Amino acid sequence: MLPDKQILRRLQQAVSAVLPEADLSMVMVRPCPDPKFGDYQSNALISLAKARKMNPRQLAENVLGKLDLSNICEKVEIAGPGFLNFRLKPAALAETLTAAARGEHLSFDQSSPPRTVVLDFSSPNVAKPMHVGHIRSTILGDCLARTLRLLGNKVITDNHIGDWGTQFGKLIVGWKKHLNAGALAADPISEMERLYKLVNAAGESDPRILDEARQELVKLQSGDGENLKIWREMLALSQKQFDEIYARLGIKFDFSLGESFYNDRLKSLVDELVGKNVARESEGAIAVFLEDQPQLKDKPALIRKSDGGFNYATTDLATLEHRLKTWHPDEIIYVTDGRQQLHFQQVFGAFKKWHAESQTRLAHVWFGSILGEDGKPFKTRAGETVKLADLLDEAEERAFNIVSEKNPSLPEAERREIARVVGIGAVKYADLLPNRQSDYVFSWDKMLALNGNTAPYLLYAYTRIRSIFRKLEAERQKMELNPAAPEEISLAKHLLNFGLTLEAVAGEYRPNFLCNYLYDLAGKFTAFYENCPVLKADKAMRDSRLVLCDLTARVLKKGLDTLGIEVVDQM
RNA sequence: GCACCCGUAGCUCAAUUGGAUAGAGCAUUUGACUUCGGAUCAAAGGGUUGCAGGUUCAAGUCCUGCCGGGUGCGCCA
Repeated sequence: MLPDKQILRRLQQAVSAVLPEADLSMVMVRPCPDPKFGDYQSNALISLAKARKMNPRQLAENVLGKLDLSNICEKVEIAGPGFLNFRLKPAALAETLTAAARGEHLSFDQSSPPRTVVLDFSSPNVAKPMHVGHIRSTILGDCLARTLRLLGNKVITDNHIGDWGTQFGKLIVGWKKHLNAGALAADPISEMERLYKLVNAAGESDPRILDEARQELVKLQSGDGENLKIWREMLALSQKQFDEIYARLGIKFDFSLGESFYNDRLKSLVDELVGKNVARESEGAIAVFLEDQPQLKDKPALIRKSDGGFNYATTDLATLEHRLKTWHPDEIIYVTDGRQQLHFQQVFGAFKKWHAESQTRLAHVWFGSILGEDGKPFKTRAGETVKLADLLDEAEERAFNIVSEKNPSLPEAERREIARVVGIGAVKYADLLPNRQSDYVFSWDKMLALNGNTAPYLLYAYTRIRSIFRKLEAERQKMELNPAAPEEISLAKHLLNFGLTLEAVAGEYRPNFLCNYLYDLAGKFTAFYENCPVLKADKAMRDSRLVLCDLTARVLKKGLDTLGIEVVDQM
């Protein structure tokens, strides 16, 4: 068991010995903000004492009387208003990391008990290009899936593709009247996009075209053979595009159940909600009113339009029901743009009225927009949305130019491969680094910068470690870590916090915690690297430092992998 | 009008149940052994955390008001 967990467990036991009724979930242990205080701290006793009108320092004394950590910690100190400061004994640090070096752990534990989590993210639309608007959901969702899996949870990823909606009326009209087969073969997404825009524009001046589109939609939804065939072809062409993008991003989904999958359930679902008095007629539509929530008082969720058609909320409720029945998850996480907050409040609220007994946690993990350097929504120079494929191309191209400049002697194929990893990694890292709820300004230069908190910087730190092992000639004698220099100790202790960081990422759905942890790790490694020779050190010290290098590389690699970023041995 | 989010160094961003002296990078200034990879490192300056109150042992974080910006608000998804 990792030291922080041991401290936590025994501290909780000691607290419960002194205050048997105390809520132990409030008792937490975290890394100290400043190493001068110690390695770990707990401030739980301050609030526990305040709530009971006790003196916090006296309570701390009493708890310490029941707390024996002498096998792993120095004497526990009470500081300030009642902080407990824990400092690891060097032997405990060395022992834990030596076990890690033997492959027994990598500074994190599996969650207990494992939970089943459904993750809904990415959700592109059929017949449209994937654009920057999809990138955050896709990358954030994938990272959360990886994090939760790493911690031992059962994760089901489901891509809720937009494959069923009013846009297909216009698309089918365009397909039937204006399709350019050659263009479709060359670039199907652009051709479908062209058709949609064409019919959309025509519809603005000629209402008969809109009427035609509505009729084609009705035919499609009532199962017309020809329209279904066209729809299926559009689906297949789009799926091919999605697959290409996801392959480049290294992302896989367990399921891709689009909106159309739930079509057959929508009518009966609305009937059921009306029958159960969850929903009722209002101004010709059917709505679920959520009076019990003040913010939603005047914001009912519409589940059937006055023309009999169904809404986004209807499909989402059917989807929710399907996921619960099929996978029995402990939690369902939706990763979408922040503009959908109201929508998810409505869907979750409506669901609670429908299934008050459900224990499944519903989480809307939302994120801010990507802005251009002018502070407005990120667009191309021509003012169009930036296509994801173009963005990835440019990232790789820019990375290729940098690699070629820095390392002209490498064969081109190798430079291409490095550029792929660095370019894609840089895009992902730039997206995961900001607090997800902030809007952020997209900048190529910042993203591919060689220093600062960027993917290339982390990858560079990794390649330096790999380089040491390439140069290593003599046999390693001992797999044992004995950090002595301050830079070694600081690095070693930071390695232990990988697990706490992963738990924070999973708990708050914030990958940027992991980015910042890895950046600190790379920084601490570099400080070590500058001050502590490895290959030139004498034998015992060299072996110990090799262990430290190896563990750092493994945590860096695993951490980057959790962010969805590959590594390279040279760059 | 109502609701949600945001306002932190010149710029772009951090800050883990409220927790100890608000941290990075860029830019600026100064410095480093022809290096276990200089795509590096060390150091300096730069802050009344939009404003005003309040709660607390402790507030960038919570509450109230104000100012400024963004987003959403019944038949799009």
